[in-house]
Amino acid sequence: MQKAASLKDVARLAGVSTATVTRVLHNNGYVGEETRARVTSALKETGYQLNVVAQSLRKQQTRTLGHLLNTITRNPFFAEVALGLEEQALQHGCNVFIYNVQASAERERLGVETFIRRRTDGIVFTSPVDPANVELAAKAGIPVVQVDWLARVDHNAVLVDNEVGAIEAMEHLFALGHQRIGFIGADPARFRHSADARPSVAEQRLSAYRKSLAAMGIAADEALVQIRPYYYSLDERDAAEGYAGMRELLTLEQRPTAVFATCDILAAGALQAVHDAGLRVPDDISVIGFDDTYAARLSPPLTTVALPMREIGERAADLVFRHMPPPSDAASEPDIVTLPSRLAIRGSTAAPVSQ
Amino acid sequence: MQKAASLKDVARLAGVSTATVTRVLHNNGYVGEETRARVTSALKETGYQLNVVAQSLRKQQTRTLGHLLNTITRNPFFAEVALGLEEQALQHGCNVFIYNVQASAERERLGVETFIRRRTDGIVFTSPVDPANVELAAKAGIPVVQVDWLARVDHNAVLVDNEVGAIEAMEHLFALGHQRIGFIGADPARFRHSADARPSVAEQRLSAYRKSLAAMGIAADEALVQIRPYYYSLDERDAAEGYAGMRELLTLEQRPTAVFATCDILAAGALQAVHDAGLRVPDDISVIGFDDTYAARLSPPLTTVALPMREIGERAADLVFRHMPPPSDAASEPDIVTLPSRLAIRGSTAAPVSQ
DNA sequence: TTGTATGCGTTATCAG
DNA sequence: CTGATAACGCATACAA
Repeated sequence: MQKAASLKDVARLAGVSTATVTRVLHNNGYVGEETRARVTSALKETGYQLNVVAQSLRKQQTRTLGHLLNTITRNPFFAEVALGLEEQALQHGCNVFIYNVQASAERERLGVETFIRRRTDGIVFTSPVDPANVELAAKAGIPVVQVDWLARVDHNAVLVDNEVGAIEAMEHLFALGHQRIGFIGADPARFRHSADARPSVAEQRLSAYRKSLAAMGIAADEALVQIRPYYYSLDERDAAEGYAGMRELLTLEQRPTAVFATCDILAAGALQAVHDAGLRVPDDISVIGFDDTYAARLSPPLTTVALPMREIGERAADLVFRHMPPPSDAASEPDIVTLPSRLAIRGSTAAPVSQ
Repeated sequence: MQKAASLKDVARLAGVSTATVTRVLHNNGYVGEETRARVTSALKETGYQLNVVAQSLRKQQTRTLGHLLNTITRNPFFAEVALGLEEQALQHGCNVFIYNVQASAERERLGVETFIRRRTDGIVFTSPVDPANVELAAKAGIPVVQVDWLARVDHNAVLVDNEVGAIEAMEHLFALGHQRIGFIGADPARFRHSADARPSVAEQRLSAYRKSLAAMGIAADEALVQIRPYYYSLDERDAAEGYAGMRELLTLEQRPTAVFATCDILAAGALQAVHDAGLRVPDDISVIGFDDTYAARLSPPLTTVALPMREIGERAADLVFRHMPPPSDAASEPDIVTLPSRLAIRGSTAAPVSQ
């Protein structure tokens, strides 16, 4: 295959200047009827395809977004957000670069630098690892959006109120009659990075669990709280952690009648432990998850706190465009959007049986 | 934030020409000791970041790959391939554009055109929808790699021998003593596009099922074959199809002792149907899947034919680089790589109990 | 060892 | 209505 045709080639073939070709290409400016016809057929004949690289250089705008992801395979959450982001970017004529940072601040920095050099029109962090990298991108003059964790309070973000979601989950269990409720979740200590950052997802979900119990006047029992290394480890033993957590809970003399797992992946492992023990969910024990990723595919289908993942991605894209320099440079105040979660009640929760 | 510094800015600050700055930047050509120092500090002072857009235009090479995916959220398979591809691309200094085509030939064409205009150095189809689009990309002079389905036999591809994998699955069941084996899979008719294309994934898995049975001298029983609309529908009811298929099989007067589902998503649904029926896997019925996506997280953990998804993505990237014009334009013959699958035996298969 | 000049393919400005 | 031209930022060939 030959080198792609350029404007100049088309212009020569049509016997006009490149300026005229651009005019018919973008349909702006006056072009004579007959000239237009000649150009159009030359365009067709050469199979001309605009060189977006050259266009980007000239317009100082690449129509690209950079998406830094923890790891797209790690949790379907990331893939859903990525899809929502891409769909919305496409609406604005933008394409998106994917960069998996694997939970490493170093790789995240590399990703940001890559995007700066590529002059992406925006950078989305799903989710940020190191607040310094968010700042690095912002200092380069690139609109930035943080997803899921407000690492820097002075920049845009699309968040979910995990506390509200977790409280709804707990109240669902209370309403069914559960009092003795176990917890399986990630270690919040792993996510504390900066003084002014908001609490991490893990912190929010754990503290909501504790608050809910307290609000019901139920005494805290630390034996019921299984804090597990999770999520940001690289060996992908996430579900195994859910399994181990549930095993611990099942061996308690007085085992819980329900378990709140802070993510569907952990819940999936928990379900396996129940299965292995020869027990049934929800007959013997109820399980509730968070995120709504694997939930609907598990046995039994998992009751979970559903996150609007696709929408999160879409809103992130919207924020980028709202903060792009040219038109709306008035938007200097950060936008922080909080989206609601929704309790998806399925087959893994039921009233406790008296033992 | 100000406009990013250019070579010219750095040069001015250091009191040298832009050529010299390039030399220290890329560390090629002779530069005086003292000059280098001045340039280096000017680089630092300005916070210079190379403009890859300009570089791409000049070098006629963008160091980008375009990745057309069915839908990243549809099956973890796609996300794993995408990750492998990205990792390997990164090794070669390339970034990757993601484009979800949602199983639409029209969207796939749009994606190809987008990548042509962006002058990506390669295009990967995971998996191709319309062979014509593969050809479209190739005709533009862009190295092309097909993943999972050889839509055009005259272009590169990374494949898996689904027949071998499916036969291994069946033989595993035979070895356990199963004779009456059900099948839940996609409709192969949906994937026939061109005369010279190889059989689709769905076709391969179904025909291997039939051949295996025949080889064992077991009479075919069409009541055991559940062909389901699946995968390329857009309503994401994939797991529900597995559920429905298993329900049909369970209501047979003489139900199968084992079921071969051609993908973990269908298997997940099948597991739910068994659970709902108050039966247990593998005690009452064995289930085997394909892909190894959800498998390890299901209850019980699913025995499945594991695909080397990450490696598939890596190999796809390798093929792109092998076929990039500049150095290795000798590589005009298409490379067609076939990777082996591996049977992952877990807890969902066991010997049948005599009923 | 360093500088000058040209061109990659567009778009936009300014004449005509 | 149309054409010439400059500039976006970089890399390279050629001079010096």
